[in-house]
Amino acid sequence: MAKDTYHHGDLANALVEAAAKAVDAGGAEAVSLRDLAASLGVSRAAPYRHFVDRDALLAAVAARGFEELAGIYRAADASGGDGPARVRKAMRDYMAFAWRRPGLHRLMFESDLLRREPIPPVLARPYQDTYEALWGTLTNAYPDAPEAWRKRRRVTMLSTVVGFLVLDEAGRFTPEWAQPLTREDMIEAVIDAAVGAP
Amino acid sequence: MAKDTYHHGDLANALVEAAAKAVDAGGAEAVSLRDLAASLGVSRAAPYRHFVDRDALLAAVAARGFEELAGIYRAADASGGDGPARVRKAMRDYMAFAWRRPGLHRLMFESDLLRREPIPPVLARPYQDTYEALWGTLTNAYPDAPEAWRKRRRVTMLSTVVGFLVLDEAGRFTPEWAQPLTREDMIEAVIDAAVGAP
DNA sequence: TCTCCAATGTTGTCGGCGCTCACATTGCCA
DNA sequence: TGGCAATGTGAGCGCCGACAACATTGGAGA
Repeated sequence: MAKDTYHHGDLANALVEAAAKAVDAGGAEAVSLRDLAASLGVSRAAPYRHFVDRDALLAAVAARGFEELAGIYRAADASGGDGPARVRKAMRDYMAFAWRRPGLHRLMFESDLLRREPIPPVLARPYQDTYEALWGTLTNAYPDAPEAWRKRRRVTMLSTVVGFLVLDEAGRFTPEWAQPLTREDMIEAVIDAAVGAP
Repeated sequence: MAKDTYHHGDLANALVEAAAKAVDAGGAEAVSLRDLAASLGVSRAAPYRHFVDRDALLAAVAARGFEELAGIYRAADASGGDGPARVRKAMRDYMAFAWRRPGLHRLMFESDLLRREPIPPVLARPYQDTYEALWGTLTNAYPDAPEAWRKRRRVTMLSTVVGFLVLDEAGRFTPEWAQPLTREDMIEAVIDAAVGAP
């Protein structure tokens, strides 16, 4: 990855990819612009030509995460099964995504990025797409329910699953704490509680 | 707060209090040992006589948070009403605590502190007390339910409330997003989902 | 094809941070 | 009362994000 020309060619993308790797490896705190620049064979100041600051780079990483999650939700909606089964699949696949990329998930759901006013432009679209996809699945699953019911369900469903993931990532669900429940018992209970028991 | 003697007298406690204030004001990221030392009229190296590193100080702050939360749970369990009502009160009071001290809540539930091996000693007891208090309330509320049922309920209840708080603190529940639900509608829906609808 | 400028990258520097080490001071106990 | 362990100091290391002045270059327009 050494540099042989003065201009890198695609530094912006390379930075986002390298930052995403660092997030996967050690969480957002592990992202150092100096390290990234060095690993890409570029000077410390170069990243600032493409991102106004460190948070802007992290926002770009989070944006890719939301794009991926939106795809997961869309795929669940396009899968077979009845409506509620598709909602369950969406939640299960979301959980798998969070476990596959915990650092990215923390960045997406526990960082301040989305609390900024205004929301970073790169983030706005993917974020909106993500929740529109989920809303579509919910609407398809319960077409006859009143809108307010679906909105309540959306709040509680997301809360339950996100809370489970946050607590799990924080290491709260040790086997001793959960016993006699197995891990799969807990997951099942969470999905049931989130989507509604069958 | 100027220093008139060589020895401060109670620097350890003063540091925890000052750090707690900083956490309340700007979250755990806002805690700078140098700032704290300066504000207490003490040199930059002094804090290290009482806390091996920054995380140890934050752990002490979090420990006080868990002590406070344990008290909240105990108070709810000692309040009037039937069992389920006391569980609801515990969850409502927990939410109020999180909103009153969001920085502290984030430190307690979103930091890595409790994922360490071993758990920081100052933290172990208050953390354990907190969940024993909650478990007691749950046992009192549903004395005839099978233990596994209560354990499932504990997982889903905590997940739902914590998830709601995390998403709320991350600014996800804007009025436009929630409409036509009001904020109180959402809170009610979350409590119902967490504890079980009446 | 040449020229020039906007985009991109570099070097030097600043202030802030956590943390460590050698040294200074002092309360307290034997 | 003497001395030691606890506590506080000052200097300094390496890391970080960010900025400013300067260097290089690719490509659009003549």
